[in-house]
Amino acid sequence: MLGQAEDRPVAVQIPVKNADAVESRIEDLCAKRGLRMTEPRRVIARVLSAAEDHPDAEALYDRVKEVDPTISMATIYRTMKLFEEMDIVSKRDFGDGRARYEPQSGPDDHHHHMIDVETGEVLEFYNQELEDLKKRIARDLGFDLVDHHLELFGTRRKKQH
Amino acid sequence: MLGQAEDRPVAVQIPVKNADAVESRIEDLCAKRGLRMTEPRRVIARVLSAAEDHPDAEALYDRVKEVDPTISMATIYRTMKLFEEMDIVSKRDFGDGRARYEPQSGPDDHHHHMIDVETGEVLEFYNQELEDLKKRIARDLGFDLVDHHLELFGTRRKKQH
DNA sequence: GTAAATGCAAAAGCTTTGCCCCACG
DNA sequence: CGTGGGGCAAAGCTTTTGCATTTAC
Repeated sequence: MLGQAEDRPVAVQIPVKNADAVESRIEDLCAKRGLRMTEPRRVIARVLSAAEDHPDAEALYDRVKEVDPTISMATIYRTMKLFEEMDIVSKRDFGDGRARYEPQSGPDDHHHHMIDVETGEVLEFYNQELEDLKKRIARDLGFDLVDHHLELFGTRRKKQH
Repeated sequence: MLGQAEDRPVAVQIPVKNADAVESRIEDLCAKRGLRMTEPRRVIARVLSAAEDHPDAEALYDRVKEVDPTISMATIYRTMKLFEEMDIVSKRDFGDGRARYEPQSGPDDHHHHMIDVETGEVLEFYNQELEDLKKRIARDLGFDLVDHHLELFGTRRKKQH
């Protein structure tokens, strides 16, 4: 009833949550780097793969605990450090004293963040002009760019000038 | 006895270091904003005015103690917070878990930092193109820019391509 | 004289680590 | 089965705070 499956295909396929997917992008990466795949790492990898925001250690801990309550905070930190070294996640600092983590899409995934100082909301953006300019600035200073962080802090514009 | 006080008033003409200057740029600023000028604030202001690097709280504490050993770490932090709110210094984060402080030259002094990941050396730079681009990006995202941080991490280029 | 600033020490985050047990490969 | 990984709790660091005392204006 109510039309054929093709009418709303997405809803018909089982709505599994990403975190429960048998195989997550980050699990794949772990395998590729030959990391020993333990239960905590699997869970953390899935939670990270499913994350669409910029969770801090505690947020990760909370999400991970929902899947497996025996996993400890120490493991969150140890795993984040490991994943960082493996270029699986990148650590960010939005100026509130805690580290945030996000999956690293690729070696040259250099998006940045616009942070609403009133609400704490974080928007991601990418701008090719900015990428080029940064490389040029570094080169002019005599450096090869290894990494860079840009965070913009602002307030939503209520009226245009 | 032992000669009159006037004979060695201030040890004659001492080649005072910047930090001992009677009037420092930051002291001026404090006065302008009507801050109550206490001895610790005066000392901290002078140390900051004389700083040509990016000291963290402990480095400031050490320098301040040389002038007045009774000043406490709590006062360093409290004063940095105050100066930050007054736009007298800006707080920076070079990714090592401690805040760095530096005098703010002006309301639109938005230089940035190029950090040598091998030596920890920090170069400052300013680039108008970058300033314009950032404002434009923020506007395109619907924001008014309040603040922004950019840090470039790199290694010194040994050979040009 | 009064409100604000400071020193001291304790507390509060966030993150790391030692130690011993457990599980992956 | 041996070695790396994980849980737990304690320690480490940087920064903040409560309280009594001192200081600037």
